[in-house]
Amino acid sequence: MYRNQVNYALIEDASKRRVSYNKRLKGILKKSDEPKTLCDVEVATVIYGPYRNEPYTFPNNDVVQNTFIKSKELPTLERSKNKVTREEFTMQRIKKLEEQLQKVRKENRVKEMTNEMYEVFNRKIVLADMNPSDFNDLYVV
Amino acid sequence: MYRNQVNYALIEDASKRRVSYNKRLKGILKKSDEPKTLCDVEVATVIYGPYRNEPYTFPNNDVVQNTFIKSKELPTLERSKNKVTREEFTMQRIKKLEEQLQKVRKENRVKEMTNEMYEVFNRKIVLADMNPSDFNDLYVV
DNA sequence: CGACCTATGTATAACCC
DNA sequence: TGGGTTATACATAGGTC
Repeated sequence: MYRNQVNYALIEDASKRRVSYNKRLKGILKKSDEPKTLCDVEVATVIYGPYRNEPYTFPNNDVVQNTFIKSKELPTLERSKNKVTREEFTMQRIKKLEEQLQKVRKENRVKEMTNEMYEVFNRKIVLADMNPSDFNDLYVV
Repeated sequence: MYRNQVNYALIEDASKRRVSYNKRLKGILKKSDEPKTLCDVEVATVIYGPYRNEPYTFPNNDVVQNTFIKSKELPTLERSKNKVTREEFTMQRIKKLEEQLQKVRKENRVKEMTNEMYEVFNRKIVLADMNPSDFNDLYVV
């Protein structure tokens, strides 16, 4: 998503997709490992995709198993709460994206105005510096 | 871990530790969400630490849970089409926003470069138009 | 693949409000 | 607490070997 602009969409090239997956997974596992040391918070991860037969877990199965089973046993109300949380997360992401978009668009307008000012400014300089004889060199294009 | 070198160790200040946790969790969830779109790989996360009563999961993904636990009695089979449709809709919205953001940022950079070019250009004009006698008016500031 | 490189976008610690 | 800003380190796409 960096060197060149990359769509936030499925990477079409299967080879590149896999490379990206490998790199990103490494990054995610590293990031997910850090809170344990820094913040006294454990983060376990389950990965499930076409590159493995089964979902697999980090840092170990037990923790994740327990948690998932626990989650399974939660009464319906609790589960729907979880879903709400997930949706809230998504909605916040959307909100944030829209804010960023607005902000960048604003900056964009400012820069556009600056450019236009420069253009007008330069045109004026040119006109001010010219005298009628300069037009002798002009041809109709 | 950035502004200053930070120890890769428990953050002593409880307040800072929590702030760090909040920020990092947000980052981890975002990173973990991306492979789904980019690489067709699902990443689920389990977090458990002192800031919540129980471990909780993101994105609480039914498919992953189902496959992982391999239990037939998961009540999540009643996933309504409605919900899937809505999630897809939401994801498309996010995708679109991401694309727009990238596009506008790109335009932004172009305009910035244009501005800089103008600045350099104007400076050169000024210098080219000057002759040594002009420096007589300069004072040391 | 994986290891390494570079350029660039991203995450985040410290800060402020 | 939670939000925004800034400076800096990190993550990663693309490339090469």
